[in-house]
Amino acid sequence: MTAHDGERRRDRILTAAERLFSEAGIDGVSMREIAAEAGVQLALISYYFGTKQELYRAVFRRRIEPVSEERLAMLQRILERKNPPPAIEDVLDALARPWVELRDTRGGLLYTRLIAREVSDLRESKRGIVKEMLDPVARRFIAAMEKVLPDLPRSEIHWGYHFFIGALLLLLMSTDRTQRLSGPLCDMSKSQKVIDEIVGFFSRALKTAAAERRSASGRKAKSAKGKRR
Amino acid sequence: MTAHDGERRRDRILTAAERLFSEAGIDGVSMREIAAEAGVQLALISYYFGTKQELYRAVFRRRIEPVSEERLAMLQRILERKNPPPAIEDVLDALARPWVELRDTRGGLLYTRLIAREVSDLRESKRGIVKEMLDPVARRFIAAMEKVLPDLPRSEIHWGYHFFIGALLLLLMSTDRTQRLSGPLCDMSKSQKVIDEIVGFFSRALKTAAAERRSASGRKAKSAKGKRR
DNA sequence: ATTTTTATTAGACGTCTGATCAATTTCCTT
DNA sequence: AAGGAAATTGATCAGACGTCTAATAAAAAT
Repeated sequence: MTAHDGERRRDRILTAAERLFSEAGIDGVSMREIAAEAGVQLALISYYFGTKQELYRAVFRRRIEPVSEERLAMLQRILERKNPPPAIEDVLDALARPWVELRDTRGGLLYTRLIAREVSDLRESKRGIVKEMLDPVARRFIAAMEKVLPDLPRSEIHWGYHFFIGALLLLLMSTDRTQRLSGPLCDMSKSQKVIDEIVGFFSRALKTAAAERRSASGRKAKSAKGKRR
Repeated sequence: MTAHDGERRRDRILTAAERLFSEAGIDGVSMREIAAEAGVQLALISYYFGTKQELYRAVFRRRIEPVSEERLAMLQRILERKNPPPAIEDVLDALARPWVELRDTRGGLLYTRLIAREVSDLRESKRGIVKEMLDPVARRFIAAMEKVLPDLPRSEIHWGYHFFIGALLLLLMSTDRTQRLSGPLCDMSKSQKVIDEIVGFFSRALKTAAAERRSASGRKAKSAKGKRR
């Protein structure tokens, strides 16, 4: 085959690996299966990526950077906005949307499953993919949450972040079960709906908690202007 | 070795398999590794469990039933209680506690990781472990949530359930990352604390939503004590 | 036009895989 | 104490595994 489409072949390998890894994990897929799926000779994978582990990392690298950049860009736009001032739902939206919407496009769903699988893997820390590629973005978002919810203790912000990510991950990775248990009650078909539900739920929860804190400390100090809600 | 500890050997195999499967998944572990970890001859695994898949299922079966029974017993005790009447935090507590506390005891942590891994596996539906062993309990709990929060639309109950399970799973399976990102702000060492945080967060969120519904529908229809779904 | 570099192929390597066998030991029942 | 069932062993099977190497084909550089 011509080498003119060389870049295409390298990409085809990544796409095939992404599909298969997301279904069965790094150990559930053989290099030969990947080669076959990509319509490529086995040795070509080693030529481009070296070992299987390195191929695995390359699959992540291709997708993480665009999503992270979009998330951070959205976040910065929000934080710089003057009116209306940035709110928690905007921050959570910037966290969820680039990811959830990736689901709709090119094999994005596969990639979200891949991430979910990686996070749940005990050997993850050995590979360090999450730590290297995802943690920096996470810290930025947590900081933003602290900024837009100054009344809420930092520990509650952090808990909320982890709960939110957990909910998001489960939703993205096990849509089957959600459908099985909830059927028409939870419509997962439209990304927009899913984002609205999860962002709405968590920002309501966090805002309520912040309001309670505010009124509690207001009560403690003399000028209790009322226990909101 | 004496066959007197025959049942012990069968159990040793299960324990070893549980440890290794939870770390590396069904494909990341070989029968030989399991045999070595259990201090047992390779063929003995096939003797007791047949194929590798069947061993995998047996690992789940051993743990799921006790936890499910405890959950359902707690749930029933709660629902039958007259005063104070059952509240959402009791239901969520019954959902989380038997699982989180399992973490402290015998290799329970490993098992929770195993479940998390299984839920995130696309081939899960083929094996059907989650569907067969976990879904029935899930339905009971969703029904209970609907019962103690009659004002909340069913769809919001379902979303809340999935969010809760997602948060719980992530917390149980990736404690490393939680510590890495939040350090002392999220103390994962005491199970009691973790349960309190997650149960508190979600029951506050759901109760607030229900209260808003109540006042909203109270506003819409005048004295309507609620269009119960 | 010739050399150098980059892509791509075909094949084989030693090792490990899950499964199965007959043979042997241990246990339980009588 | 004998006999049958259950437990355990060591060995072996064909095949799949990831990786490597040498050879070829195409492209780029000179």
